[in-house]
Amino acid sequence: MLISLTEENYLKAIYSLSHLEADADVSTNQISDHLSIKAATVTDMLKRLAEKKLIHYIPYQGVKLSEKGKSTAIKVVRKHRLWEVFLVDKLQFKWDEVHEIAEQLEHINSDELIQRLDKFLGKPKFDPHGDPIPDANGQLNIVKAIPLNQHKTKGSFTFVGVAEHSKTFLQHLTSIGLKIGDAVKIEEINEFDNSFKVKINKTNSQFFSNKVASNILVEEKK
Amino acid sequence: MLISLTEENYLKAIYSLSHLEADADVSTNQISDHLSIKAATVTDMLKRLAEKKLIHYIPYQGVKLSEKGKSTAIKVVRKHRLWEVFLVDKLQFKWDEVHEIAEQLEHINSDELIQRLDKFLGKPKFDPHGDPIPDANGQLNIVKAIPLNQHKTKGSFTFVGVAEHSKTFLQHLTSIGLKIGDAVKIEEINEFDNSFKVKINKTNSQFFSNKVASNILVEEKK
DNA sequence: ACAGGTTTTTAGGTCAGCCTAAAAATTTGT
DNA sequence: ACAAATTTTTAGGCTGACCTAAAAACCTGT
Ligand SMILES: [Mn+2]
Ligand SMILES: [Mn+2]
Ligand SMILES: [Mn+2]
Ligand SMILES: [Mn+2]
Repeated sequence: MLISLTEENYLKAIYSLSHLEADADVSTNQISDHLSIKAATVTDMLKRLAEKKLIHYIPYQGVKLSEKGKSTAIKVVRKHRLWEVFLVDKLQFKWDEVHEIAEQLEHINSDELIQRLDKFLGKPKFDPHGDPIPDANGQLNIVKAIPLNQHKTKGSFTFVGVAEHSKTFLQHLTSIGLKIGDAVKIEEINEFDNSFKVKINKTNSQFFSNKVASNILVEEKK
Repeated sequence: MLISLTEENYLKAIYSLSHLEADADVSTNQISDHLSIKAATVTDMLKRLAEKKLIHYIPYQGVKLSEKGKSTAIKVVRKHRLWEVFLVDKLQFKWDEVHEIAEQLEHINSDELIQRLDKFLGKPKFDPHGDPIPDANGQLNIVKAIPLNQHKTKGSFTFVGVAEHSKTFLQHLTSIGLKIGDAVKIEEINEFDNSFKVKINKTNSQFFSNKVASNILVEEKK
């Protein structure tokens, strides 16, 4: 059975929305907002995806991926993230430049291609934004990273990913000089505005607004 | 102005068909055959392409690319051939495996991507089948190669390309052991069936049927 | 010059994927 | 509990890209 580019995008949207709240159904409006497509159109598509057994759809109640839909969505995510690694590692793109191109490349259809690309890149486990890359069987590491601003005490962490993927935010981090893998130490938490004073890689100290800190995912340093 | 994937394929078809006979208009039926799309549908599309000023179309008389149409077609060809080089050189695909994947990749839209891919590959001048790769300005080397079977006397040549790109023909050449760049020496031309006895790389001799020889493009050895 | 064959266009239809407007179902607040 | 607000679906339309069948234009041979 062939799945169109458009259908792949719906499945991917449902997949990522389904992780916002654990195990909750995804609503028509959520998909509509996420894809910037009118709700009436989404209803249309949900009927077609249900027809193809890619989702479980109950009118007025929302939608869940079927096993087939889930594995299709994960394959698209795998392709997206592998291509992002290619663009950054091999073609020297910056991490804020690759998403739009990967949105196109993720729909290229060839198992052989992906298998070889994966090998060429050294079977990477994470993409340039710290997001885990599903393996060929669709398994992916669950990242247990926590937004920096959820830490309420001083401590040392590693910057492992971003919660927000917008170009402007990524560029902001670049201008701050913060890269994936950097050491991040909370030196002060400001009561007044919940901003953070943070030392990066044991050298320079910076102030992060709470909003910035909320989009910086860190792990306990080991 | 945005050009759809389908439109790109029509422009590419017109581009390659327009080289069969120098400067002749391309007919509706030629396009129809080439793309395996019914003539009535082709007429439809020609009207739309003419509307967009991508072709010059005179009903009942055929079609020529406009400057804009031509440069669009050449860009697609450039992308196709660069991706084929990537697949063979970097991902170790065989030359008979890459065409279908490149048919998809050629529609990825990003000037920056192509510029970087070109650089990454070392600005190659030819694709894995010996076809010239247009440069960023759309200039391409005219290959003055001649089918082997058009030579009527013994002589030494270099194998520079194929006239036929089918998987089976490419695999046949691989099994013969003939690769782009190989030295090819005509040792005998058989009067009876116009087959050729050919020495490859000064080592092993082979018989080529006239049909095979007609699809092997060679240049005078220098 | 014109009949017969070929090529091309026109006419009318389908399907996917989008839309707006209106109706129906559900949820929320008092 | 029920009116108001919100969400979702239905109804009807449009466009791009395909199709078949039929008409029109063009070409060819005598
Ligand atoms: Mn991305
Ligand atoms: Mn990413
Ligand atoms: Mn090709
Ligand atoms: Mn090629």
